Amino acid sequence: MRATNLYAPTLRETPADAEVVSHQLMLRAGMMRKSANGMYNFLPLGWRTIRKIEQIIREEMDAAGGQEVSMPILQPAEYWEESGRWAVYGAEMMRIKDRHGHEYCLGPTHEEMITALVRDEVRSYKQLPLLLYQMQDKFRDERRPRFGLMRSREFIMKDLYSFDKDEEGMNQSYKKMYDAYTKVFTRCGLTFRPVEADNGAIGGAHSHEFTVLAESGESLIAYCTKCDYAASDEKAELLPIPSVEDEIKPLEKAETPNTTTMEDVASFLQVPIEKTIKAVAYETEQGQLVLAFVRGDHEVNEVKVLHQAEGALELRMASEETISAVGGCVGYIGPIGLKEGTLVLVDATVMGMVNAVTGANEAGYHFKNVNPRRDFRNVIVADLRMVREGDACPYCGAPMKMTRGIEAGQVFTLGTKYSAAMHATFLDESGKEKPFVMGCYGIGVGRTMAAAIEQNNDADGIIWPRAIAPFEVVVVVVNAKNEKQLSCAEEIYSELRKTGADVLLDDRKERAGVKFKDCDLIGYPLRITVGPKALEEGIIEVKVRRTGEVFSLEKDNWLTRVQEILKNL
RNA sequence: CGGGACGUAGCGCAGUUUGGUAGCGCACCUCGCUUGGGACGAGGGGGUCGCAGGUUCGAAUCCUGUCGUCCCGACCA
Repeated sequence: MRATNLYAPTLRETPADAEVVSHQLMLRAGMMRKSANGMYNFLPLGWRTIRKIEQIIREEMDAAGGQEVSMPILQPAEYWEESGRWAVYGAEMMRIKDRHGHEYCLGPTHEEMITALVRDEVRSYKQLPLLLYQMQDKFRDERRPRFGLMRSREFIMKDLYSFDKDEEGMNQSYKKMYDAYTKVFTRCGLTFRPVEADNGAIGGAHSHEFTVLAESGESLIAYCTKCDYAASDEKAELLPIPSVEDEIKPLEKAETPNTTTMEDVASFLQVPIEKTIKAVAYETEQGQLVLAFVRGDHEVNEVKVLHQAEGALELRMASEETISAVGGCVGYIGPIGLKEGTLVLVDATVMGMVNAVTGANEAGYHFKNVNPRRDFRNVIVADLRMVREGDACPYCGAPMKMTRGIEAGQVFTLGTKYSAAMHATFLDESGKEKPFVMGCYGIGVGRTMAAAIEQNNDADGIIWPRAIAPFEVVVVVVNAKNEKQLSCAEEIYSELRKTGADVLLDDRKERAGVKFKDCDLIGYPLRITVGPKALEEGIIEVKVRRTGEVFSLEKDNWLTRVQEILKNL
């Protein structure tokens, strides 16, 4: 490809509405343009990178036994009604009606579609395992699309679905995908971590997120400084923190006027905040009250609370009426003296506390010397708190650290959630009808591209990992009006092409500085400069974008040397 | 959905307070000159000032509504 034929409109200035560096650089480097909120056009350079990432994914999916298919984006509501998600999915799903009034959605994911496809086709265990995938635009009407490709409303996703005859098979498929994902992100040149994750609304038992480490990421992960435990913040398991032993004192009611935060209470009663127990009141979508108690200085993990509230789909802050209905008092809620049958969840750390302070369910009063083991009745004890830096690893006890990242992929086991609901069955060895045991596995292609830029850039622009660069080599003619330079560059260009290298010839009649700036901005890993210097001295001048290293190569072996240098990028 | 900010040429911005008929830099087109890190000179094209009402002799500017965009939060496979 020649730059004179390439549509790559670079911008000298950063568009004002781009916040994160990947978004800014993709716009400036002429890789994409916004069409509307959360929707983007890919220009030739950007699309080349997208296709390279897709190809890497394709190769690894195929190597793991996957087969590529293509399903419609438009999905009939009936499938979603079978799975029960038509009602549950909410405003995030783009829904449309056809001229006859039939309802459809623009696929936010394809569990229903693929389950329907496979149930009509696969009858025997002999046809399993079956791993089908596609590359396709997905639609999610995000409340707040942002950060360019990191969170958009239409985005390209590789989604693979596994069908097995039993759990063991599913776990094998899961392992295959886990390994394939590791290969994909490694080949893309990314620094990432697979972390244990919550399955969320999609259901199932196990899940890992593949998190590309980046400060601009929206995900928070916790990882052990000693062993290899790593988990998303909402998933991270925590062991109860033992309390300091103390003589158990009798329960006492104390007047604590105008103290609605735990800090107020602790300073008023002159006890450390670690001696207090705070309440967070939620209610489910059906209006059922859920009270969660954690230590005063801890944060409640809503995902963990939701898991304890059986059958609930979502939580919101409880209304004052809901709280008073069970004998609670806003600002002074405590587990003691609530109406029988109230769902009271207590964090495991709280349960071990000694002589603590908690609300007395009466305005202006708290209990002192609360000893949960002695004083709490009918409570559910669970791990409810949110991880924070320095917490002990649940496996080896070493301190954990927190870091930010971009969730580029996620793998889930689904079990029979969809196959059972949609009656997708096969006959096993004994002729018995069984639901498929499924898994699903997604990679955000555009998000992977954005993550790569977040991780690889400097003040001059993008520094592409070679595997996903729009072109891996650029040959720059310093003065394209100089025939000698141009023909020398063309020769180098065609020699490189013969080796199968992915090369761009920058033959634009611009000043050298303009071309150099563009090359740095776009981020080609390797640049070959053809100018008077190189011509006179008879050398091939090569510059590495990432390190700035310059090589002066001899005419007789330059091609081999370029290939060597490329190999290490 | 709550809070905040902003919509003026492809991009970045000034002009709005105090109403008088739109400007700067970059980019673009032509010519000249220049060619190893975003040159220079001359000439030129491009904007119903987001949209719709209203006030006024007159609105980018004041008023009302509306749409869009961005940030923070909530939310999120």
